[in-house]
Amino acid sequence: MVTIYDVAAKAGVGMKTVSRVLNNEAHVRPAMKDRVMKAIDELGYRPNLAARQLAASRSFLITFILSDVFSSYQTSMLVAASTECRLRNYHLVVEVRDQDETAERLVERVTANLRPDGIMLVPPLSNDAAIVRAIESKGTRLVRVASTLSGYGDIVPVRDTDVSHKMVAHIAATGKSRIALIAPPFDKAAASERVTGYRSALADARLPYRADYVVKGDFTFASGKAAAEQLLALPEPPDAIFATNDAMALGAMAAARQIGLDIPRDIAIAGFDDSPGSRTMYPPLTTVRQPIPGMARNAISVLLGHADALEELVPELIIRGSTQPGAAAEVHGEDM
Amino acid sequence: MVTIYDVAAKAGVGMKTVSRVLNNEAHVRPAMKDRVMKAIDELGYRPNLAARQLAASRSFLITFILSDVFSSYQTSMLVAASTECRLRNYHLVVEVRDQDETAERLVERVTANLRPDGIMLVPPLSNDAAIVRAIESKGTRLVRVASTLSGYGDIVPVRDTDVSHKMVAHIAATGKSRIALIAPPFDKAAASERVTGYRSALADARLPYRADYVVKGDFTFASGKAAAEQLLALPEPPDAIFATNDAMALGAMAAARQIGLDIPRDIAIAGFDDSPGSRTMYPPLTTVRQPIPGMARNAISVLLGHADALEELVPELIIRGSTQPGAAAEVHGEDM
DNA sequence: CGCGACATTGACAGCGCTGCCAATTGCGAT
DNA sequence: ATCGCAATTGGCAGCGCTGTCAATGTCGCG
Repeated sequence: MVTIYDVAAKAGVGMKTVSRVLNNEAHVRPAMKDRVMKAIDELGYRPNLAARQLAASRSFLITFILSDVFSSYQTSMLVAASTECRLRNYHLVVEVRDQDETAERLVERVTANLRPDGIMLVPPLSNDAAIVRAIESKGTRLVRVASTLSGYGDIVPVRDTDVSHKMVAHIAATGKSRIALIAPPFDKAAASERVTGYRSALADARLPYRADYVVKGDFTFASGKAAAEQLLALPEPPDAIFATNDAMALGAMAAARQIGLDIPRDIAIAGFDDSPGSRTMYPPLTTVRQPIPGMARNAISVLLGHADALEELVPELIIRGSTQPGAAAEVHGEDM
Repeated sequence: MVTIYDVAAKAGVGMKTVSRVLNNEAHVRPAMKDRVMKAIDELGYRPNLAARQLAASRSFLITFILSDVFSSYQTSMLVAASTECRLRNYHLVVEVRDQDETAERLVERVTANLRPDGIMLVPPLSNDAAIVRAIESKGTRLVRVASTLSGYGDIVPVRDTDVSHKMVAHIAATGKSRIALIAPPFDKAAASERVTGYRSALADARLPYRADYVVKGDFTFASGKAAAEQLLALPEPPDAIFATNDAMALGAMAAARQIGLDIPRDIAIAGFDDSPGSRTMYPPLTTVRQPIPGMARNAISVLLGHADALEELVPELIIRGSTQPGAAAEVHGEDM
């Protein structure tokens, strides 16, 4: 294996100078830098991470903690964050929270083993106070993509109010007037923004807010199905359902289909997240696409202190066949 | 940060003895071992990975390369493999192949950075000859969960013939007689086993094999939809479709639904993989569940040389509403 | 009871790199 | 041209651990 000494010898410079070039430090004349670069190139030299970690007592690692590998929201973040890390000569490592693992044990495991320089958390873990506290107690740097703005760590805020408003406005514009909501559980603060947007859009469209049109779910398919069944059993059932995530929207679709309703004619259904499953339905699901890659890039930038040039982030309405008959045709199914 | 010296001092032993205990080496008297353990415990000592890596010139890392974070097949493997690694005091790190990244570049990146002691590959990457060759040229150990048995690396075989046979037999048993197949592309050897099972089951059920009932797909939703459209346009359309993965099965469902067919009355549809999406349909999809956690555990065992006690693996038919009307009721929707 | 063989323990030199500090160099201002 | 200061470069120790080898103990056996 070629080491930093080999490079130094080949370039005819001191070993320390090579180190400077590697770390992009100041005080290296361009000519020297080029010579070193050339030697690195010709030798195919790759610095030994373990040695750097040991000497610099930092790991060049960011840990991304995932609560659910099947969540497209989380995995999309992961991919974008990983790419961003690589650009900055860092490495993203992934840890998955075991079901029934306590916050303390999780954080202990994650910080004690690879000793990351920072941790990145996304919903729902980013809103979990116990985990955030545990990380704080370890003193590890943290960035959270979250709607809970208080607590330890830097924050990349998630703001759903506007887009939620737009979605409900879109549904109203298709001629529906009895728009129900499958809301998130109260303790998920994240989602309350989605509720706020729903209410304000109803007001704007001069539609009444009806308490019986709001049913809570817990972000699972099953809860969405149950909620929709409850809504559809109402004396005056809704003619549209806005679910605050895609899994629940799919549950609602299943419930509607089961009693023979046509989507979107009898009932329009919309979700939130633009999960892969939302495209592989018939009809495909109208949903909200968050600027996930940008959020992830921003999070890594914040964590690594390159806080300049953060991206502007704008969520997007994805209108498909579940709310608008014509839209179905334009959708191309992609991978699951 | 507490080091190995602190532990040695506290236990009143030589530093090297602590090292022996940590590495579970022979030649340590039980009494001594206990004393060291106690000191480790009291001090909350955690060995410094970077230092171990540097000194031992191995990384205690296994890299799992993912081609698609949305593939439940791959992510399920990942979780199981990660757990197994942890049990053996190893760490699983995840790398995602960028789209349009060459095999060489991918392997270079993966081996040069974290320098894993081994790499684990699952389909479809495990059947990619270029990647396997690139890994071989780096000399990194490799284990593949694959149906391609030749080439570099240890293999954990995937055998789909039997379960594919069972699936077709099941469909035939429900009274369907015109069973079509959405096959994998020819170059995916993995799937030819699924085709073999299909043909032998037809023979057993004394049903004719019809070439026009076999259409190729490429494992995507879109290709499944297109294939089903082609099948359903036949003069004598099939009354059942067995798709060789779930994404294509969902595509087929969408196609059938679009022309107003009832599933499973007019047409039964079955998939392969038991993806999360297969449960969040109405009706839920009959599919095949592979013993993924066991396969992943076996792979890690092989890689780490604990080849004793490999698990016996048996795939399972998951019968749901898309082939059997009654079955729909028993299905509980889970997370997406 | 004594000797050799083996089990047990410890000392010490690095692994490849970065941080600190000293040596050298370059350059503008006298 | 000369001096002073800052920019550049290099040397060296050591990060925390494992591998090697030497120094002890320990035990069986004659």
